[in-house]
Amino acid sequence: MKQGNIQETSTCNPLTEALSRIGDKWTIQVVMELEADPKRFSELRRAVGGISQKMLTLTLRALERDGLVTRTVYPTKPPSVEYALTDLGKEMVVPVRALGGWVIENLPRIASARQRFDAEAGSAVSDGCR
Amino acid sequence: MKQGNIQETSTCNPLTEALSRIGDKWTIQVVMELEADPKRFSELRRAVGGISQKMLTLTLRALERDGLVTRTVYPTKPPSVEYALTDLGKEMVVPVRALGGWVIENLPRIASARQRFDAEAGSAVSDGCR
DNA sequence: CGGTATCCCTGGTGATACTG
DNA sequence: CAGTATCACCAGGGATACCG
Repeated sequence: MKQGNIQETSTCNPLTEALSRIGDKWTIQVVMELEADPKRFSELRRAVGGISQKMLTLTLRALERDGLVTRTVYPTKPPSVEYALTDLGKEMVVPVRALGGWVIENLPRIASARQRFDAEAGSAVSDGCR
Repeated sequence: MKQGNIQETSTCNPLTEALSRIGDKWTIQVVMELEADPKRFSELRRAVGGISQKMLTLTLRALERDGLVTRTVYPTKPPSVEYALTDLGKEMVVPVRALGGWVIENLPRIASARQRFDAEAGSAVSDGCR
């Protein structure tokens, strides 16, 4: 219950921490966009539909801090900033894609499992997808 | 050059959805415990330190709904319920482990990137570890 | 253009109590 | 033992306004 005692999950469980980051609302989408090719802030914002300026900034800062993304400022008259994946970032994309590929591939199986579950439970969760 | 772009944000982005699930606070830990071997509710609760009864239930229900975990009730005198990974669940563990392995392996690189970043920014984030 | 600062509200999570 | 139900909290994230 108290957080001081984090022996059970071997310290702070970096795996869970990393997956939380990767699994947050925007990180993956941003990374995927940057993998296609480097982009400026506004480009990124347009590419990732629905992200707020604040969240894009926060997401990019976190990625930069972890050494996954570089931030390059070009002191042009209207300042422009380019974001790009680092080598570390590109490497990380590999296992992420592997997992993503598995999910895509098995989406039908998951979907039918859900139908079965929802049918016999009568719940109308209906898969959020606004 | 786009290499087989998996998510294009077109539909509901199942990849992001799946990663959100996987990246949530408890799912991974529960799945890892179940991978070791099937467990009962209480065993699971003890194994995963710090999880509340409510969250364990919710996590297990979500996994069950997606066909990743089975729930078997034994009508013994004190009722006992056993949870186990399905084949689908076991398959999913493979790419998850791959990603997890990458993270563990590259933890030092990430850590040093953070030190560099925090040093030159003077920020005292100090890595949350609630 | 590329941010930072602020307000505010929702929903995810924990704590507690109750049931079969 | 294995849940369900209810409440209370506060961090995540959107909207908005301002800055270099």
